[in-house]
Amino acid sequence: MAEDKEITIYDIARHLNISATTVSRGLKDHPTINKNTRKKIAEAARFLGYRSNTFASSLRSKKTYTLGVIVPRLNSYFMSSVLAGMEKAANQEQYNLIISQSLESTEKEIANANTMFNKRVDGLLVSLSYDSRDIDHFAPFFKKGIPVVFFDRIYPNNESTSVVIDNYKAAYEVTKHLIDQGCRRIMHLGGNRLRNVYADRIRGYRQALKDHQISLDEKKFLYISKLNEEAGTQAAEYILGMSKKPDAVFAANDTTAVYCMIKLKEAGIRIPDDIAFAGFNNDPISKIIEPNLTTVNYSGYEVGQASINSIISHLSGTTNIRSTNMIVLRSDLIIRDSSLKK
Amino acid sequence: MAEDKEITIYDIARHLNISATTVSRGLKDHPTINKNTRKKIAEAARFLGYRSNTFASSLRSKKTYTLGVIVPRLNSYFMSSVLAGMEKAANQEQYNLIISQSLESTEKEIANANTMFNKRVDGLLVSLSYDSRDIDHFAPFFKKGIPVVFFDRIYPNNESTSVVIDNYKAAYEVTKHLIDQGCRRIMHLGGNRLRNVYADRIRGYRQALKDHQISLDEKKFLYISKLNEEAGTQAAEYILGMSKKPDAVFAANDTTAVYCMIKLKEAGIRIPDDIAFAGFNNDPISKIIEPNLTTVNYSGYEVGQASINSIISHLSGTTNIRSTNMIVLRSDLIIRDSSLKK
DNA sequence: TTGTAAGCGTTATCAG
DNA sequence: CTGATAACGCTTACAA
Repeated sequence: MAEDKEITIYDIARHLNISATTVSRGLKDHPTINKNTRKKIAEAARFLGYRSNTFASSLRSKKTYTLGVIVPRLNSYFMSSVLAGMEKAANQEQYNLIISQSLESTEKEIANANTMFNKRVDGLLVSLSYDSRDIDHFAPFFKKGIPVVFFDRIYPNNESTSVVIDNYKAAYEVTKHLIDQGCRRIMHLGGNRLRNVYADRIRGYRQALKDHQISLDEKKFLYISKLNEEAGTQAAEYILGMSKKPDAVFAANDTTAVYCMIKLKEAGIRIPDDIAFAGFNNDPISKIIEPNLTTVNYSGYEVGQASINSIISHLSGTTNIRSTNMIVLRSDLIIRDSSLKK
Repeated sequence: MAEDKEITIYDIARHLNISATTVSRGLKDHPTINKNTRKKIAEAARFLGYRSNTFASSLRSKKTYTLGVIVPRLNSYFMSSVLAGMEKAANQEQYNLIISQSLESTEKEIANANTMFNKRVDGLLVSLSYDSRDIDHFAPFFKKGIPVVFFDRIYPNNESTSVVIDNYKAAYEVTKHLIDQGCRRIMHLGGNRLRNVYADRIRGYRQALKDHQISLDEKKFLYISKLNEEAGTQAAEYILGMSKKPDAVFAANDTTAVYCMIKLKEAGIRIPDDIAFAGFNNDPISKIIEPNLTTVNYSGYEVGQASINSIISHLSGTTNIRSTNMIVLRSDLIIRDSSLKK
């Protein structure tokens, strides 16, 4: 078991016949410490096997160098890319990440927020669950001045920064691309309008149609779902049951698009000839499905990095979180065979 | 800003005219506290807006209720499933997760281990980077009696528990299945033998061939790579250059299998007729590629849960980590069209 | 450039 | 069942 006692700065101090204060300062490269003593301290620390005690430090300094992250699910391609980017950026600045998932449940999101609050994270990063209706559960953070950054699934407000892409514009471009390919009966497989990402994609889709004088019955051509595998399959069944079928489908994510395509292909529908397809996210599966899926590329990795950089620069006083309200990252339409009516 | 002062157990004590000790006990449902006072304490805590200070608590009790996780990469389907399972299980037991990635670099793995050590995690969960040659960097944990659990990419040793599947058996079954389909020239796309997962799959592949009196030139039929997209494509090019081609390919992961298939299909090779295919992991892409890929299903989610449960039960003294040396989870061969020579 | 001393908010120990 | 008191290991005024 743990035979050897923990070494503290006092042990180092005693060893060198100096004060603990000097050791504390020396260890964190305080400017007013003599170069020589600093070196001696570092050596003694190594020699004695010292490791700093973050609790004692946090208790005193009220800084934890820990950031909380709440995401709907960890295991999607997009989200794991975000987290990878976050971990990278945080690690570079000596911050650690406590990660939790809401599993798309508002209740669990609230519980997680409370845990993070109690764990006294220096900052919080959140992508909202599918149907959270407000952000009251983050009020304690706002009240205490703990920075909160929303990313991807955000909630418009003035207390925090949001990191997003221009979902409206991206969706507009996808829809316009389909129109340019000669499609006129374009269906949209969308998500819950409570979430900006899906609401904005719907808006972009609508506006593109409108700008090209295309009017469609939204009751038939706007299909809202959970955007998972089953939803894709169900959408396909819905389409197969339509008397007058769409000539294009634009799905709000790649998973839905791909599973819809698979089902339609089974039924003999030719893609893109009968129905052109476009998705969103540039998930790995979009490059595997045949024909390859036209989609919107948007780097989760960069979303993660930008979110962390924003919150850390706020914490170090470089920027004020209330001044930068929104960080918009670039996204690109990637045209592949699923939408090319040659 | 943070106007209101933090409430401490002393504030509660003063409020109720009792001692802080009693408050501390009452808050954590200590058995010797009167039911009534306990209720009063809980009420006062809520009323005053108390939140516990984990640092002060950790400082004193030397327990952090935090577990460290080091993985090669966050953003693979398998690993994000593992993390999802871990988060779920840890959260249930009031533990938090600090997650970091080694990015397949031994150096970074060492740095991460040190950080975790300094952060004084109660336990550590590790999946080794691609080419880490030893586990000396975890020695401080062993020495201090901090439990370490290895999962998936493990390192045989007596100081910790390992959570795995039977890679040997799974690979044996895959190979045998291909043999049963009439394949005789079976190629294996494997990974670095330093990692048990890949070494064991190679062993299983070899043994199955041997048991069926098939002898192949390993210089030609065993292709070791990093098992990523490029490696899959390169393997295909290698195969296309072979004078006598294999009639089956068994890849140590689905990514490699799928990208190899794509390239071969482009070159006119028919799958499974010319070359049958099998992968490993049951990644989502295995269900998208045409023909669907035969693979080994093995639940990352369960690996994550089992790892956490093991380490927590050790921490709570239920089990001793040295007694359970290995936890083997089930895996299943999933046969799909890519290997069925009808 | 270094030191003294107080205190961060809890829990362990001992006592009643 | 409850309380007094002393740590836990660090940081930070203030002093020298």
